[in-house]
Amino acid sequence: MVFQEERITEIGKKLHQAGMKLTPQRRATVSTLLEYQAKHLSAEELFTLIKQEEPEIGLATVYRTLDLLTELRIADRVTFEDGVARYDLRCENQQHFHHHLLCSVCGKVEEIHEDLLVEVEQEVLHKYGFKVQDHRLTFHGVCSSCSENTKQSEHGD
Amino acid sequence: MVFQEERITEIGKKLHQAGMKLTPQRRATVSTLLEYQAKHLSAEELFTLIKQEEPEIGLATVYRTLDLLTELRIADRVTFEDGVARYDLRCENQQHFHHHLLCSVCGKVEEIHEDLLVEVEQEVLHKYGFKVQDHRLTFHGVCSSCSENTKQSEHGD
DNA sequence: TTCAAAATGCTAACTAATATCAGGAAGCAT
DNA sequence: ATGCTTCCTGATATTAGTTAGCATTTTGAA
Repeated sequence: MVFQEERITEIGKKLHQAGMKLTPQRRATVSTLLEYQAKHLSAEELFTLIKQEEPEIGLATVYRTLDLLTELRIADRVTFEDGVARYDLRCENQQHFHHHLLCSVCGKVEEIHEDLLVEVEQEVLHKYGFKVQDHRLTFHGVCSSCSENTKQSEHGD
Repeated sequence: MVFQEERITEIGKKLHQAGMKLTPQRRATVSTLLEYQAKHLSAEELFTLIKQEEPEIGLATVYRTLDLLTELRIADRVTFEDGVARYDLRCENQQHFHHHLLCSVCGKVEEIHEDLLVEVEQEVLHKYGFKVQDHRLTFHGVCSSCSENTKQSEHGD
């Protein structure tokens, strides 16, 4: 929890650098993002959670804050196939957005924090002249535990 | 155009295998997808275009057909940051969805049809036990022509 | 031709996200 | 303190993309 406070103060500084304030509403939003880090929560889901800490907050403010954090690259917005925007705090000193593994059997979303695309992005620059600043990479497939289960039930047959 | 007919007939077979019919509406949808291949059109954009061929078609039918084609893996749905679903016909015999380059300066969307992720997917299988079936990869950055322009205006200063 | 299943068109409903706008708080010079 | 400006907020209306419901039509097999 101490780390949280440090992290929030640090984010507050970034806001001030951009000429903005760390209001109680924004503090509560960041704090909730920290608490549910890497859970890929939607704005509405976050809204419900943030209300527990800051009951007076309005939905629009949550949207505005998330936009703000995304612009300042403090948070990342990602949209999966359902078309709903989800938000994660960007890990400290992380250059790129992390990757996701989406299991088509159980629906679970895993994360990969190592950057698998360093070489691929070199290739993209050389072949297509495209300067990559960021990426979105999601794999669709079957997670380890679901493949285990499939194997077992095959043995059962 | 002959190729188109062949392709449509082939898709018709796939539908029949799944116990479904190639109705005039579905034919027109597929035909329009073929015509505007890899243009990442939204359902509403497609609806407008399809109407030229099949004026009586309803928007809901277009949505239903696109869902159907996506389920049968004849088409691919992709959602960029605006949250709007866009559709491309999957190229024949193409195992994986193609990649996208999204220019943050001019907003252009380029495509990469070669599969850059073969090795990465091997890695994902070995390290995380995740069996990749498909992927979504979008790079955000600056396209070649926009970097050219930037260079030139820097010289101009 | 008859009949059931599948597919369609229309429209209402739903949902995520944005815009609007009147008020409120913070910062700063006076 | 006082006024002034700028930024921020909450409530609400609005928009846009998508889905659901339902009566009607089409299709293909018996």
